[in-house]
Amino acid sequence: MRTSVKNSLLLLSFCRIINSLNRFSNNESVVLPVAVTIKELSAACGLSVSTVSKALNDYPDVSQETREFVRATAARLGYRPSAIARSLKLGRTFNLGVLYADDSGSGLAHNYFSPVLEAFKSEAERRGYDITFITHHMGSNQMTYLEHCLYRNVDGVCIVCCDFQDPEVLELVSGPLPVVTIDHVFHDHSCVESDNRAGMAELTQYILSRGHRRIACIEGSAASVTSVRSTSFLRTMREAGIDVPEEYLVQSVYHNPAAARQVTERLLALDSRPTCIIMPDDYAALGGMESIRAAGLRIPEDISVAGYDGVPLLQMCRPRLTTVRQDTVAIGTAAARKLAHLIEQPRITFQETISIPCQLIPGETVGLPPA
Amino acid sequence: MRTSVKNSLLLLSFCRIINSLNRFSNNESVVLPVAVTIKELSAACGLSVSTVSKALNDYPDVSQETREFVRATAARLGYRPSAIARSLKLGRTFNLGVLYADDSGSGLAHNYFSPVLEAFKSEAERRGYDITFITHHMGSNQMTYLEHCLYRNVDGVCIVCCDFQDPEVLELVSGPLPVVTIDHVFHDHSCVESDNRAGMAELTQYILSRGHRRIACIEGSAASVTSVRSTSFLRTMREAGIDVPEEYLVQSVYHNPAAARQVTERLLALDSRPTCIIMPDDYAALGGMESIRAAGLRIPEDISVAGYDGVPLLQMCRPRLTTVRQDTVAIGTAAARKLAHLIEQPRITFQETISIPCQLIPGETVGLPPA
DNA sequence: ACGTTTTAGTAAATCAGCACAGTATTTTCT
DNA sequence: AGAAAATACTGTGCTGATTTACTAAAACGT
Repeated sequence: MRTSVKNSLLLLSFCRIINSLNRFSNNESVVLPVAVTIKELSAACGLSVSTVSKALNDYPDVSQETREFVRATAARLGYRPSAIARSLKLGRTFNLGVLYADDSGSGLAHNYFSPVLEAFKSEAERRGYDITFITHHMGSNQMTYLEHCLYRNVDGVCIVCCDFQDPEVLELVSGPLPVVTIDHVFHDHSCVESDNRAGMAELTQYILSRGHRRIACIEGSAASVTSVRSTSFLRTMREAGIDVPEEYLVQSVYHNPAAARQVTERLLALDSRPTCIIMPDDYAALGGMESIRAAGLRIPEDISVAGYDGVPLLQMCRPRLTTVRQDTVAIGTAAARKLAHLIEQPRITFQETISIPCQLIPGETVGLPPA
Repeated sequence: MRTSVKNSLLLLSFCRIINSLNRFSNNESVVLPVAVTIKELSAACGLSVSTVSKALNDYPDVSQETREFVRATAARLGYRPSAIARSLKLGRTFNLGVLYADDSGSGLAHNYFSPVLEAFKSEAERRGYDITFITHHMGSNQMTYLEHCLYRNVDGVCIVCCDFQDPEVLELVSGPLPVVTIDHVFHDHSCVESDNRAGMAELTQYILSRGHRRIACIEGSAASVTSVRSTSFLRTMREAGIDVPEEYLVQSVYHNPAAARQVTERLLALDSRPTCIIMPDDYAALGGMESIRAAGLRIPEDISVAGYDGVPLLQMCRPRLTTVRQDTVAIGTAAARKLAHLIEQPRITFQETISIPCQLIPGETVGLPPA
């Protein structure tokens, strides 16, 4: 070892000379960032490839001296292990799949999910994972979500914002990969969601406290197994001793202003019109408010409106929407953390549903009921 | 060949039996989606690995018969080539890096860039590429943008929405990878951008046509080499024979309502207050409008405001912002297409700046100047 | 001084594919 | 009929890492 270190130190200074020659030959002062392989590094160190690999990966059977020397040389040459080669051997890619199929078509521009995703991505990166979006139309050949995941060898998947009834999603969930879902609970799988029960209860109570009694609620996803929000709304109303006429609880679609617009029109046409309407979400609320304005009604003087999500952008518009803020950062972060745990400690990590508190934002769109 | 096909047909039916046995042994009716390797496939076909590979990759020297047989068997076994192993040999990953470092902190939730990115992603996927976000804080160890790209072996990079003066960005641009930028031109590199000159000219002319003469313009990026928008604004004003006082052209930051708010306050405090303010972008306009409202002024009766970008969400708010819509879909799509060309036909693809037309949206925030 | 343990390193196998060179076998041409 | 050419397939090597099994040398105890 001692001699080989000496040799490599010799080689090292030789390299320096070559390097400085290069600097003069092409007129750039930076070393060309061509990828250095472990083989070149081992040659530069005067050690075998295996030893270099061990030194870099903290194996116990290399001397401290060698370890440091290898590390230093690696740093000097700008060596970065090829993620590809490493993945091939390790069977891990340090890539997380993100299934983000948005039926409403907003994709990455989705008001609620894109900040969630941003937080997920940040936390994933902090833990050394890159993310890969999962689709089923890669190039010319179709593949299912699961096939895409296996093709790219992602270490785990986060399922966000999609049709949870889709057979392809079910296939993915029952597949071999660790899965975390957001806003939907699958049996025996981990999930992160807002505490929608509490959130909706708080919102409803707030609206009640302003004196409203005729409150309508437009439900987002009809198909959703857990329409916790409307359940919570109904329960809170019942507890307040108010019964909700059947026509006050209507079905619509999440994140779809046009749909909300239609449904709102129907609500406005009712004989006993509600004094307040709870929209499926902030974005949909915009559609609802449009139809209210179109009917010549003022918000909140003639009718009150509440949203859900707490889209920051809308908090800067007038009138400021009364809504429930979902903690997108906490949701995304928790999902990434959970998924990393499921991947890294599959034995000791248990499946759970993580509930993130949300917060009422009393804006300007819920006022007193008209006299 | 003929015999080997016969053999493999025999083997095939044998496999079917095994398979059906499996179906009975574990009580699931689907075949476990464990990744099938080319080796297993070759065994199932009774052919060598090379032949199978050739059959799948459309090499000329396999018979039509064999090709179809291999394809069919592959489909039956659910074989998918491992992207990892293929990348290792080919030196290509079919992954595109996306550098999306947003100083304003909105990340994926950015109002203008996230739809651009969505379009980029869609087009990339259509062409068989996945995308990988490039950062410099992967896990515990820092790396530069270029290092991250080399580590993940992306085939090319799209640079969006970042500080184009950052030395790391410059390193990436001068690196060995094909690069396409959005909204910033580097010499000898391809770029996609809105035709901001025409867009801003149209906006300015529109404002002039409403009778405004005292028009202020808040510039987005001070550092930007090509502050085309403000140049175009000034030129249009000059052509209309109006000279713009120095204090009407002010610096701020893109996508930052708070900054716009401050700057707007200063504009409002001027002795000869402008009758119309052009904001850096729609989102910043929200901040500007806030400070206008805080000053007790009405929009557009007392003062007019224009944005830039055409964020769809804001078009659903009242008052509807007068703005210039950037064609995010065309921009993202063009960028992906260009990058794919640069990767796939490096010789015959030339570097160019692609200019996408944008469109004036006459909203409600630019009215007549107060009398 | 001898055998045993520990330490520090190396060679070779492996991952899953692709590409090149090579080899039978058949077909074509003169 | 014999040489040349086309066809259809196989074997080997290589991509860049990790890991297992193995070996040489040093340290140690008796």
